[in-house]
Amino acid sequence: MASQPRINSALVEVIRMAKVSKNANSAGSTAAVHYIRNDDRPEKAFTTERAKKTGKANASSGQIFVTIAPDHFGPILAENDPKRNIGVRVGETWEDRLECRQWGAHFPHVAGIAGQSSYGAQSVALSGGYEDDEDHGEWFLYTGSGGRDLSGNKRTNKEQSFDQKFEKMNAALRISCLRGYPVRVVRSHKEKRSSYAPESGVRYDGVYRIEKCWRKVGIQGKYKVCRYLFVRCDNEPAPWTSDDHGDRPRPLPKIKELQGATDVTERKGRPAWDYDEKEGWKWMVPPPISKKPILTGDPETDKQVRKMAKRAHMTVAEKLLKEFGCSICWKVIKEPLTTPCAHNFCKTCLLGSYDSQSSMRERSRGGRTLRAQKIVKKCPSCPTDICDFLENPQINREMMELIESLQCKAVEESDTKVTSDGSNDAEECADGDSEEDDSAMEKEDDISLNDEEQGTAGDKKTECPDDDSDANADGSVKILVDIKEENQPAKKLKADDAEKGKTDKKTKMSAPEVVAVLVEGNTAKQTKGSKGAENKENKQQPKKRKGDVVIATNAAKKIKSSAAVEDLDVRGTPVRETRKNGEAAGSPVVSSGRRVTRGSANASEADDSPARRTRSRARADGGL
DNA sequence: GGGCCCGCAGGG
DNA sequence: CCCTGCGGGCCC
Repeated sequence: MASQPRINSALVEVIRMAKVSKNANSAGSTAAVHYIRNDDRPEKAFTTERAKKTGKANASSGQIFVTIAPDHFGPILAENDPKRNIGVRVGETWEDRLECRQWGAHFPHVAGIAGQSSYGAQSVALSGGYEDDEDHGEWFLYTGSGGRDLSGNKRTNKEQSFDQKFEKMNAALRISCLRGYPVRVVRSHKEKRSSYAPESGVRYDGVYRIEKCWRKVGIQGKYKVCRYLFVRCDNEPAPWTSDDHGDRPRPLPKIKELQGATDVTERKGRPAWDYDEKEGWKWMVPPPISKKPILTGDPETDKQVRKMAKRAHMTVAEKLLKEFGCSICWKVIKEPLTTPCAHNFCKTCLLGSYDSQSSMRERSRGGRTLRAQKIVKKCPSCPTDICDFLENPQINREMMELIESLQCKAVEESDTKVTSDGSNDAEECADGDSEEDDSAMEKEDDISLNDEEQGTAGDKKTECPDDDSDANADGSVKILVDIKEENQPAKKLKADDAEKGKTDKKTKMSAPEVVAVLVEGNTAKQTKGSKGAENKENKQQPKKRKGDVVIATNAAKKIKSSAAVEDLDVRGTPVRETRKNGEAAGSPVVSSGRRVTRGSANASEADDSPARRTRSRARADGGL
């Protein structure tokens, strides 16, 4: 090795990525988005051939005139309005929701909330669908969606029949609340109970922030609804005032119903959209990067685009882990062996790949006795003979620690999430680097733990170093999701290298620490037992899963962590699904082709319209 | 004015 | 792929 040193390119790549990831997410978000086949769409929603037959109710949507991404936050500026070059101004009014959609103020044409549960909500409509709403113009109380029985092909239903939770769109609103995102608001003439609603049509009223949200029993008296306090924060005056200026920050109104409210959530940290004395309301941090891939229509490039989008959803740790792929099993390397030619493999994979070889060699050599050691064993990745190395392969412990630490971090990131029934506050998510923690929030619920537990209990999974006996020596480093300071990592690394050169001892910085530095730009701040983390443990989160610094203090968590992380297929597709399916194959559920859903349960016979199939339970029931 | 029912977009 | 949804035209 000394005579022919090789660079471990996997490590190089990981280090490079870790550095890059700090800056990758800070790009601006105003790039123009062009909608696919937009030009084929009608100028007005209901002029498609099909819609002409059935009327506007069945219209396809018309062209989108603005170039914002579908998940764009905040006002729509002139630069995204190629048609008029003025943007969407406060007070602009459209005939109906379909037309409103065409100008991007609020995209969904039935739903009241536009958003994504792990990303935030971009806009809401006040159109009288929920009697709990309470409109005071500059601020209003909004009600979440759900809690209603929509069986029987209904699009909406006035009557609550179960509790709303902070999930789906309600979760999206909560994220906008926590982060202080601007939320566009449109009011519809259908909101009869508000004196701020327009006479007719749908009107854009500017952006608001959600200052608080909570749950309480709704007006109907039986079931809980999600509630949101919206307060206006737009640079343009509201349509109903004669002011010549937009909003100033104002004290929050006193909300009576907050007494007796549960799951109260307020913003964490400084709001992404806030007031500046000189410039007015503006983004204090870069607006969230759109998660919607911009498709081109060309299948090849679109494939690429989707792939990128998928990557964007991965956490830093996951991206880094992907680089530690074993090119034999294509999974994240377990017990890494680094060959003299600087290729990395799982120990079992590499050794396993020569199992048959030695005997074959011997046979082919026939009676002639060559020295056994001279059998050539090529590295799976290159022509180098690694026979000598294989005699006494040493696990690359540094790399193993690094991988394990990344695995723990990845799990931790996936654990920092908001519970859907609201009890728990989200993590410290407002502090600048929103991109990182959204990815953290988009993982599944704890429920998934159960099957993981079953499925992997017997497996020999890699464990987090924190659990190992030697873990406390250098491990149990809390890895914070906090990517800031620029040059620090590089410097630290250099120092580390220098040190390493001099002393042959264990380096000053352990592998997990290096990860922390690389990924965070910060040395790890918290260690085992820090109370800040413990406090995050909350009443309705009895599962002990989140928060604590030392990650794997319980078996369940450990199992999940290793399962989830290890199954990260290095090609990018999580293998987990496959395995789950494999397990499910033995279960009885599969017999019928289709899952029984609320719609299809009773009505699947006799009717072939898809809409009917999925929505006709009520009729089927009512028919008796 | 109330009930019905449809296509469609988009989340998950 | 299925589910959801504070539309909207039409029929009564």
